[in-house]
Amino acid sequence: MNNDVDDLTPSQRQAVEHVDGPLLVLAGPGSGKTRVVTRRIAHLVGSGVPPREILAITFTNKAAGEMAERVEAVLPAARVWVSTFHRFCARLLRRHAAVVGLQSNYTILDTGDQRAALRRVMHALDLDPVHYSPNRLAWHISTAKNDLITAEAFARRYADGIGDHWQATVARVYPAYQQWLLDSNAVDFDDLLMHVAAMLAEHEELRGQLDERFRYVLVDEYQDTNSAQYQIVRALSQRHPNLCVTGDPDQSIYGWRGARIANILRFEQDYPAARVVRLEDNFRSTQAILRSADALIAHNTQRKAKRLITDNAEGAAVQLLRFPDSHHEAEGIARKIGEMVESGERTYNDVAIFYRVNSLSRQLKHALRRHRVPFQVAAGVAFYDRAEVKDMLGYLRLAYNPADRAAFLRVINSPLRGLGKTSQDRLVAWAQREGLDFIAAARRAKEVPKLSKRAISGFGKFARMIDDLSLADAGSIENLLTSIIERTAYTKRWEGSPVEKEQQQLANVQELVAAAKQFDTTFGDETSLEGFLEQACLAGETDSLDDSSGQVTLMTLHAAKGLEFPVVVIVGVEEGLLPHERSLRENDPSEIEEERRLLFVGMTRAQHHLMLTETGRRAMHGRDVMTIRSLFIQEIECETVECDEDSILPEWQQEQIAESLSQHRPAGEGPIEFDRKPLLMTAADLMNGTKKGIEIPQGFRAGMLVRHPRYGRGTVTLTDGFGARRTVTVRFEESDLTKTFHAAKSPLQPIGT
DNA sequence: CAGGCCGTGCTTTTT
DNA sequence: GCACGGCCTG
Repeated sequence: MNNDVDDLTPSQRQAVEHVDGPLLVLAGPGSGKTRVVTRRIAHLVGSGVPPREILAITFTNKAAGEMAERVEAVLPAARVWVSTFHRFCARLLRRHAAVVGLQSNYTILDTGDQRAALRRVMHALDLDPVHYSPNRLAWHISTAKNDLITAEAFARRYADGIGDHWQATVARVYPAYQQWLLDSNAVDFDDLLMHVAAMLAEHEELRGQLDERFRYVLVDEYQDTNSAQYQIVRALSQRHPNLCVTGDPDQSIYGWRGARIANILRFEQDYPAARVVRLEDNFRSTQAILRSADALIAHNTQRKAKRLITDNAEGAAVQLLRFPDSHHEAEGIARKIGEMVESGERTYNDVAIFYRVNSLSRQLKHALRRHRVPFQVAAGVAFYDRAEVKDMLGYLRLAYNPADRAAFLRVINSPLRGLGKTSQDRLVAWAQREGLDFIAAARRAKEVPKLSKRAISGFGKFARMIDDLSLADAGSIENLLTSIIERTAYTKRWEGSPVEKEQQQLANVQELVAAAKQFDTTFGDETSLEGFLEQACLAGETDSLDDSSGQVTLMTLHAAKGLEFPVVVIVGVEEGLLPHERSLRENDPSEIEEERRLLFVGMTRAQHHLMLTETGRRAMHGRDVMTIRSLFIQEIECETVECDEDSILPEWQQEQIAESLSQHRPAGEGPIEFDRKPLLMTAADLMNGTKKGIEIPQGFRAGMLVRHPRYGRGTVTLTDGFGARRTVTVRFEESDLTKTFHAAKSPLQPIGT
């Protein structure tokens, strides 16, 4: 056990050695916060605190995983509970489900299920989803839950048409949606927190027990806690307020999803006995970068005075690169990165590009591809978000919790069983009337009015299958999953298919089976469907970022929090983008402060070299507009560099090349294959080019090899007509089909020979 | 039941 | 200007 504190700064040491009583650690960027937290846990245990009395809470699975790993390294085999808020709440709720009216085998709905459920509920309330977008309603409900406003409270507050029509609508939908969840014995993500907060608030004895059980509570990224999380933490720290929170108000960037920066700002009022430790020494960035970031954040009022100090070198000045437009910007950045790497000064790994909105990444990706710069994008569809994986989980959920309506509706006709919308609606309506869950209704399908013979037998078979699966629950998860795949013949439609997408889907299903097997192995006799589902439902995006893959990393500013890179480029630092136009519209200074923090977070990711970019004009909402200089640019210290590159290809040509390259290889998936000849352009591109009166080197002609996204490779056998009426006839290799297309509209792509 | 067409609206994202 | 969702038709 490492209790040696010689390698710590005086303030780090203060935090590490603090044992009893509330502690606020204000940790600036790059100040070694995670290290301090883990070392403090080690110190607690070293001072005689039983590990099981320690609870460390983070926001993300990634953070929890890292912390657990580091605690394990210092304290092998210590049973410290390191968990995310949601997972912690899921466990508590599992144990005390009855307190909030659930059964312990409740299931967790993801956002997709949640939206589907909302649609159903709205349909039942005769609400038009075009006028009232389910997404927006979901957002309102989520906001209410984060603020611990229950459905009843909401309905009461906006009863009798008080409030605007949105509030009035939410007042109808929210309670109905909660009833749907309760009938499904299910919760959504926000419920996990809200139910636990309510449970702790209303059951003093239980709260007392848990307060006693978790005597030492640590909360990371405290500036990101919402009201529900705040209440939960408080409830666990009354009799034993050995609460240690770490965070940085200057890095609070999630106000829009309910985070309350006030929680950290008022910590000392909440706990007057609190000790406050500031970690101000920065081990990451150069002085030039820190000075600039510090100057920026100093313009905020919602903060705690805190400096950024470093012993690092002065380093290069922060640069503001000015480009005429976004094409030059993307091109200039790609070229610059290429040069840095070619000169041996940097590797691709060293570089990250941040942007305020995802849409800005498109041109960047194209430019990077053109310059043969390998890159990865931090985004992408999470593994557990893929339809086939969610279907598999749907079966598992149904086996575990037969009341789960969202799961039922998800898988009832997948794979296709001829149980379409009409049959489903009839069954659902009858189930509601009879007060049955959907599986029970399916079991008794012959009693449902107007159901076809086929539907009755289909529902019956489905119900029997789920019943069997529920009984089979005792075995391993892997076996259960395999038998689901067998009994449903789920993957049959894809087996041996030449379509790449279907092969991928097949692979995803197999990957889930592998994950189940892994889970079984890890937990041995302790393996449980409950545990596996919890892991799957609460797992976010799989760690798709690889810091050793030799690629430039692209991500939003939000995603950049907690990371660091030698070279950082932040693009589009312009009024309307950063600060974002929506933060300006309400003229609410606190929203602009959050935008400023966002830039601050981005800037402080840089270790050696920081560049911001700005353009003269940029397409916004499809319109080309003159750019206005960002408010923030005048607040920082930087050196302006005019980047007027005239040697780059004209815009239209770049676009076409980029388009075809992106067809060739979907963004962010795997390494770029350089040696394969890129596709030139699509037929539509060729025609559009012609229309613009620009000479195209080659149109379609007989004998040309082409690719169609649906039919695959083929050869042009015939061409006819001119201009918009030009047609191309292609014979496809795979299917031996011959098809004729309007050249201007077809997605045909010539393949470089 | 898929595919095409039209209308809309448009940060940020975890769990 | 583009992407997505809903609706309609072959």
